[in-house]
Amino acid sequence: MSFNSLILIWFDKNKRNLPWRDQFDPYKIWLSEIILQQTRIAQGTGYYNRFVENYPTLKSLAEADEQMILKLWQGLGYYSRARNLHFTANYINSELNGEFPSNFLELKKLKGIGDYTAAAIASIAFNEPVPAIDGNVFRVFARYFNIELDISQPKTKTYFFNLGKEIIDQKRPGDFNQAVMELGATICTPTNPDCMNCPVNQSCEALAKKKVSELPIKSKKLKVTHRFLHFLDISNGDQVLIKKRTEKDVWLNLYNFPIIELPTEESFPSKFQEFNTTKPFRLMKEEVHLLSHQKLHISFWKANVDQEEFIRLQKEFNSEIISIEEIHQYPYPKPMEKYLDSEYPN
DNA sequence: AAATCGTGGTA
DNA sequence: TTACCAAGATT
Repeated sequence: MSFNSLILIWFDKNKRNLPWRDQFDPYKIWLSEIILQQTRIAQGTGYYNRFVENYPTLKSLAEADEQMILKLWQGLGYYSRARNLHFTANYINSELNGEFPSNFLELKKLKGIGDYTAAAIASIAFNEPVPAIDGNVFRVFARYFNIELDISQPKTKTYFFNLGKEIIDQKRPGDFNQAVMELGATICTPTNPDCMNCPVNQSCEALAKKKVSELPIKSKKLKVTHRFLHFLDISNGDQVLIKKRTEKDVWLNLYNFPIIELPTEESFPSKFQEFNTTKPFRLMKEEVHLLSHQKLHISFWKANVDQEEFIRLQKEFNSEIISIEEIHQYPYPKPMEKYLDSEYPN
């Protein structure tokens, strides 16, 4: 039997029951695909359910404030996905008369939708036979066909896309794409793949040549830069200073305390003593927060200052004055969320 | 083409 | 502990 038939039969019997399956609303398919970019199903499912509950239609999402969407996205990471999700909802709602684009090429024009997501939506929601090439598919194809190309090179994706176009099931393209991904996620895993229970183990080239553990080949590893950030929890009575991140940097459009960033670990506290003439800042917490490409060394410092100084610091940091009661309304990156949960519980 | 953009689970 | 990487997109 063909790869095609075997994997679809396996999928029909073994597919997981997930909340975005067995319905074909392109809005919900899109929403699920954006949430699942670079994100495990276990982590994304709760977010998907909350988004569907809060924004059941594209129109409702389009009419929401970006800040509300970022708040609901808080903790999921890669926040450009949330910003683009909102932008595209607005675009479809106002420029495309609320009608979701229904083919691969039109979908790809939308902000936040690239090759993979356009193919996933086109195949699942509109039955178009275009292959969705994600990390799972790279791994399954590389092993099954013994492909030794470097998957970190962009042109390799074109090779896999063309291969996928040739073998994708013409009658059930959406199920085919999902079947390959499901196989990669549950059987053909990066380490310790369960080849014994693989539906295509009779014809897998890597298995026959005992090369499963060597494939796929991925060359580049990214380098991590260190940053030293000092978060200043400055309060006056029940008021606190927070600042929206508007620079081209991580966590764009999220909020945090006023920050002093220093070039090294050592050169630290003397720097900001000058900001405070009444009381010293107390060190509340130190932690290392890992991003995919940065290692953030974060310190939280707290000071309760008088009114005059509060205003001065508010201007100094170009920050906003808010009351502690409303502090949890704003979207925050993970380190801020954790700090606020412990110091300002609600 | 290579860098940038989060967070959490796993070995 | 470090390294990898997960239903990737953008610049």
